[in-house]
Amino acid sequence: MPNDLAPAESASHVHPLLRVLIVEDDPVMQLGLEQFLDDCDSLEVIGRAEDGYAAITLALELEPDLVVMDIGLPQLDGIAATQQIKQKSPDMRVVVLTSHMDDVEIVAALASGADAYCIKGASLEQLAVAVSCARTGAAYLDPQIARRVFNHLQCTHSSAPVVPLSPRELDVLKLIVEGKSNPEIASELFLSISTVKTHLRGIMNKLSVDDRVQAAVAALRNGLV
Amino acid sequence: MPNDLAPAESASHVHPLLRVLIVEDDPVMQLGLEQFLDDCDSLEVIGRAEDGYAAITLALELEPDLVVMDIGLPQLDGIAATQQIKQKSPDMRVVVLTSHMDDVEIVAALASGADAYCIKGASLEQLAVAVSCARTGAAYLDPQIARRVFNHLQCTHSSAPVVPLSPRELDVLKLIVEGKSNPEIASELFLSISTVKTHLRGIMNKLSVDDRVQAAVAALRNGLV
DNA sequence: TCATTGATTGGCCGATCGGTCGATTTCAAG
DNA sequence: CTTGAAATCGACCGATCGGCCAATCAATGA
Repeated sequence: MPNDLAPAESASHVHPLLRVLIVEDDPVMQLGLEQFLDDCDSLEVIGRAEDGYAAITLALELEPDLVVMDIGLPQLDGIAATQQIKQKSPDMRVVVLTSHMDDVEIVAALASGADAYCIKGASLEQLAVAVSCARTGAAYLDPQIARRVFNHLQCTHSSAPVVPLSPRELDVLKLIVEGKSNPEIASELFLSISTVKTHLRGIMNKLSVDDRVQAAVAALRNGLV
Repeated sequence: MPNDLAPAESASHVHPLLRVLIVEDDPVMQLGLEQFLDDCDSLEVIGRAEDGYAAITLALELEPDLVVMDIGLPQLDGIAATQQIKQKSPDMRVVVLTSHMDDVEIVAALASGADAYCIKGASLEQLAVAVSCARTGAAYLDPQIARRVFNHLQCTHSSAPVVPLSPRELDVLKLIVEGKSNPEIASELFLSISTVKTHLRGIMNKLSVDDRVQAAVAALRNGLV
């Protein structure tokens, strides 16, 4: 029986109830959330907040295991609230629930420490799955945004140097990206300015660019740094 | 509706059985996976593959709803296989299951189109949750890597312009990032070179940098482009 | 109304840059 | 041993850059 391979935590029955704090300014939405979450037999709603400041206060006071956080909140928005909560209680999980789908807001939310990102209007089943993920520390991203988030990742993706720069050229390139001038690079690498220029020429040739600015941009975009 | 958070069962009544293809070169691991997955009453294992090429062939032939994909495969690795499968069948879900935790590999896997990323050695319950996420198109990231992935996001993170550049300055900055020289920028924006230089000075002041290279780098790093 | 801000332009000058020649040394591979 | 790539240096020159000065005009808001 393969299910015995599953270590310690064999799901919701072993754990005590997951204590949940709901942060939502819309009364109707808040009621609906509470109804749904309270119906789940593995968790209990222990508090509600209508704005960001109340959320932080309540989170520190009640110490819930998980916070369901709206983003569009009066006074202090959900992203800032998440940031502060996560800073003070890193192990407290935060499920962000919002109707906004801007890339910037999504990224900001995830960078602020949110564990899951759900879209309002999606099925309640998905919210339940998101909570399941978050409770273990795993990340959940709504189907509508998952691809978009991962596309934002490609900027870092590299590892396979498209252009084979020599080690020394890489040294120079790094300093160029740091904004150093040729004389500065020369003194930092204990080279003459002429040598730096030679390497720079090699870099620009291999990268097929015309100046150091494009070289720096190419270096960043291709993750050569 | 039943609000059981245990994900493996939650969808079983509404959806037909989820047809799963297992790709794993280790025979023991493959057997264990099949045992566990087949035990879940909401899905059935319809095929197995031991290498990347077989995975692609079988995926196109059997048209499973979901593929559980190992990364370390002989001949063609799981990332390349995922990429090809996703290219031909975008709606086919892929759960990546591996023991590697390099950032580059994780990012590569997600960029290749994987819907979920699980770490071998984690509980089977987590795999079940990952499958639940992936089946709806949502993303799942193992707790051990979730934070790391989102930290990679910060490169793009901006939204709240740390530095408020004027619209015109942004125009100039964009062209600088494209490697344009001042004269080129001037003619492209129908400005005089002097104006471009003025804006550039403003940009460099606001970004607290000393030259156009650092301005370009700052623009990329802060996502002002 | 007056002040501020942003966009616009001009000139001057020294420093730096990028291109184009050249050169030597070392080290590893053929 | 010879070839080649990489790294190291030099000189020249025109173009560009960046800092500093000052100015006009429109729109926005106090």
